[in-house]
Amino acid sequence: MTNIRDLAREAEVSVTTVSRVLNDHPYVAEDKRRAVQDAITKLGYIRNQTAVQLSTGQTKTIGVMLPYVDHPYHAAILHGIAQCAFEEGYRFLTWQTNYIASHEQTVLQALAQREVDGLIVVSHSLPVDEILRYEQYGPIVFCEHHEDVSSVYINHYTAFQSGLKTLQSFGHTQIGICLGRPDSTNSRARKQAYQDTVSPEDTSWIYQQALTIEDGADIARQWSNQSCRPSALLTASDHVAAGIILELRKQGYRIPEDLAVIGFDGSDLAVVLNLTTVAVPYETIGRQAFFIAISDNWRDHPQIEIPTALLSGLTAVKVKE
Amino acid sequence: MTNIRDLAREAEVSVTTVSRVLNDHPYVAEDKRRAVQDAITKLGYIRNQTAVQLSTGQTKTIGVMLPYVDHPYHAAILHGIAQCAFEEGYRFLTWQTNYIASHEQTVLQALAQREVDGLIVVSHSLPVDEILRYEQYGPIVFCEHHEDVSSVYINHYTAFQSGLKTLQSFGHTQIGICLGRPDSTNSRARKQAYQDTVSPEDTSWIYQQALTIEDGADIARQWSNQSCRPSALLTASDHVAAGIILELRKQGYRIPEDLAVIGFDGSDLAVVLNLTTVAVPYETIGRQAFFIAISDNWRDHPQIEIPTALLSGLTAVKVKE
DNA sequence: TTGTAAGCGTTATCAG
DNA sequence: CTGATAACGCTTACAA
Repeated sequence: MTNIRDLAREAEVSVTTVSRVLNDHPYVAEDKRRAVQDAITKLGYIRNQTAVQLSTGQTKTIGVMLPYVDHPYHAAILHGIAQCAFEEGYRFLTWQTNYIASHEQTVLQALAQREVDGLIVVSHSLPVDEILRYEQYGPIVFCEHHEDVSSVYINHYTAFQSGLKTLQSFGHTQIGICLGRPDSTNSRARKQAYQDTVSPEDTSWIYQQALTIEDGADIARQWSNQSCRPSALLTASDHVAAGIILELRKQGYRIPEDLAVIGFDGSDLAVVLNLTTVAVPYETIGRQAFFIAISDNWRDHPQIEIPTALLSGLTAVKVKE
Repeated sequence: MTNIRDLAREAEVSVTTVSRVLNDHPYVAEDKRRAVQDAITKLGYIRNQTAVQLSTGQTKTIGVMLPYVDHPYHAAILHGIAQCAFEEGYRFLTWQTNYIASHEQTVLQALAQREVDGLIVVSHSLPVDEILRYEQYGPIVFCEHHEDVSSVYINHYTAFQSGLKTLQSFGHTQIGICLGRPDSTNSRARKQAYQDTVSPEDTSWIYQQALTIEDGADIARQWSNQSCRPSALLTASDHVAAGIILELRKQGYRIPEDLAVIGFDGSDLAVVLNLTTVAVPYETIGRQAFFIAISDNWRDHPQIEIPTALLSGLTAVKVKE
């Protein structure tokens, strides 16, 4: 492998000069510059990035911690990160954690080991303080809201509230919700919105552990077996909404007449099923998170709230008198 | 940042011994090993990966070139790669190219610059020989079939043929197809399967540039405006199938009575819409590609064909006599 | 404008 | 079993 010293010998200059040419530094005579460039093509030189990284102490790489790369909204965040990273000359390493704590530790370790300049935490199961202990090694940006932490997030409280109020404005009084992981920050905020906005007498209308299409189908069966059931449901995701709708239709129920359903995410599924849904600009979240991760004001713990929007579909309409 | 030399000083041994302890080498006396370990905890030492990489000449990282991280099937391949990479102690860098040639060049450059030990090309627009020129720098594994190239792929010819034969077995004689990027390897194989299997008189039943849900809707409109139209359609992806079905239902047509539709991919969309589809195990493709990329027999250009399976749904059924 | 030489933090060779 | 010491390939004071 030809290196910078071979180049120097070939071009009859010093390694410093070669390095200067390589990095477009000023103060290099035109003839020497050309000599170096000739040497580069003649010897087929290719710069070794690892050596650059060791020398500069920067990797120009940021790490991304997420549970599943193939979940639509995580992938959408990744998309935003990918766009900006490329534009800014950065690379990104992705770690899929499956929400396993030890896997998340590995990612934090990578930051400590200088494999990445910074970290974007899309979602996590480790306690926040434990993650923050690694902030001494570089910026850590969350895609969820936490106090005293760099984060780009949507307000799950107001987002859920907008869904609930929409259902109320349609005349619904018996409203239920689906929540994902029971003790996640997001679920807590959503539940709070539910309690504040709907103040339900019956807590059996909170369906937990709603993550997949299959979970949705389960919930639908649960619903149809209940003696006292809600007339409207704000779900945790479009996937869950899809599962509910499909199972209920299979059982002969009509949507939204028998049950009004609102999804969450604004995914492809919502388009296909004409779902009413709370649309989340995940790509924007990724973009903003990236820029915080590479900016030097990350120590101020900037917080950026990204607005959501209710997207009208056909699965939730006004109740007829 | 404390380094291996500080450790040596603290433990009163040589750097070599420290390195041996760090790498679990044999031939280290128990007392010295312990002394080093104590120094590590006392000084809060964390190994610098970049230095290891420079010294060993290995990055334990593989690169992934793909057009879009958030397209379901590419994400599924990524998922497979992510699983294996983690298990094997590897990391992976993802580059989203948007099929832009210059972006793809950047990725190849990264391989040449030793940023990654190997490359998995999920999909590309650059000519294969141009990509292969970089094989001198490390393994390049394709997720598409090409001659004399390491690859893990599905046989688009037989996969498409299975879809077409299914339609024929249902009594359809007027069959059309949708193709994605016109001059991709995959599209060519699919078109060939169409010509060999259906031998259509009318070539106006080949719908090009079918990639998204919206493209599907366009095709549906095109179809409904045709005087002579197919009774069945094998589409390029579940997304396209979804677009077609939704638009057609909106126009009052019935699926599969007015038009039988088969999707491709076996995605979530297929589940939601009860699509008949050609299911592709994308995750498996990712896993296998990864293992070729890190194995040392990649120079033999191993080729692995992954089988597909027809998944029955409700959008293509037997034509009534 | 140019060059010398000292890092960056490891690993690996080779002699003890 | 242990330790000097030379790589790995680049950047960057500092000096000229």
